[in-house]
Amino acid sequence: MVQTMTTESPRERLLRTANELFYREGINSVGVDRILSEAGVTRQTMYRHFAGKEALVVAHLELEDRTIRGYFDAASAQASDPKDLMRLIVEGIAADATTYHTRGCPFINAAAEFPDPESPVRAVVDAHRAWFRDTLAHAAKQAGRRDPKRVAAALVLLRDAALVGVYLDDPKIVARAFKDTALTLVT
Amino acid sequence: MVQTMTTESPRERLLRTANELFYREGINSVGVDRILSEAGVTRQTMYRHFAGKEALVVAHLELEDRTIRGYFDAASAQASDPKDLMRLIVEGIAADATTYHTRGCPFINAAAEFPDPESPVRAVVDAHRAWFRDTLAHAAKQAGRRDPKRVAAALVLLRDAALVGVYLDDPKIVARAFKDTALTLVT
DNA sequence: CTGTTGGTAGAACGTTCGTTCTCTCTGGTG
DNA sequence: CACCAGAGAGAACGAACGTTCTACCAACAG
Repeated sequence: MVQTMTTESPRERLLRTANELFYREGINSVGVDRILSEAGVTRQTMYRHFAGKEALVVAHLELEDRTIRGYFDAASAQASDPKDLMRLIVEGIAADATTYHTRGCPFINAAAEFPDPESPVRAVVDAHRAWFRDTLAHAAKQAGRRDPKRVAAALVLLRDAALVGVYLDDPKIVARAFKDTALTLVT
Repeated sequence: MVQTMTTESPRERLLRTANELFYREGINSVGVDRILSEAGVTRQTMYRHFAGKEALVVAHLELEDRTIRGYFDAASAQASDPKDLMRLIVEGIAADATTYHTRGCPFINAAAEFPDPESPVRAVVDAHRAWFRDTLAHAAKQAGRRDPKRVAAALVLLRDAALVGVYLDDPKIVARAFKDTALTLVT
């Protein structure tokens, strides 16, 4: 237990590799063998930690969910007041879309590949989107908006569009259009 | 050649079936056998008309492209003046998103499954989005906007979001948020 | 009448997929 | 020391994938 921080456990390597590959190349396009060889992990190890590929997909989305919630927690801690938080959220989304999530939204992409609404994958997608919407509505209410739900719905709309846009169109133009529209909305 | 209008040719059946299945269930999730059996067409017939599955995917997106362009032509013919056209476009997008394209945008979904930017599939996606952006910019300019490119970029953003939103969130709320935001933008 | 074209029917190809199995080795705990 | 959970190595499974092949049939044009 001394130097466990420097070396990644097989499970961590597996999840991190799956996270990258699923996002960058699409879920159905990436086979289990590919993940295993790139993570340097054997089949047995994977099936010991995850029930199957679908469970790995779910874990990948849950990891994305935790990461994004982390961004929000950081922004909340940094904000000087509720209105400043709204601005930080918009700026944070724009920064995320132009640096990390340049291949669209992992949840939207996953939903495109999993049409069954009852799928466990879709359940994670729904949960994340519900959290995001509620969090935005709460922040908008704190900032004194009389129509927090409307503001939240519009912001969700714009974030979806921004993430898709930086993937398929000119990132600079899209990021600017997003910030313009979103900032006028929240101020 | 007398009653060719009532009966669909095998090629037409094939393309229509592929179009529906690819959109509703995802491209990689739908196998060739599935399309063939549901279209009532044999393998030979398919490979006579299309080089392979990828060519069928391209044809599916080209069909979507033609359909959407048809909507625009119809709106252009119906509009009383350039400003009215802008309004008709927004209404048309909202109507399309809540009736036909309830599983997201076929081009965005396809791009999520084809990560290679050099893929023929991505070429069709890019071409469609370029046409859409240019058409919107032209319409905005006709309507007297001084910043047609900005308006077009924002409208593309909003349409992407609306199509995703009606798939993953409450269609009514999303359609309303879209129309609210888009109409204030174009007027 | 005779090709040729475009369709049906069905077997078969090689590959890849996700999954399961057996065997061995190592590191720590009882 | 004995034990066993966790990980590595690799074979093997059945199913599904996209694709190719052969054989037969109908319609139309020369």
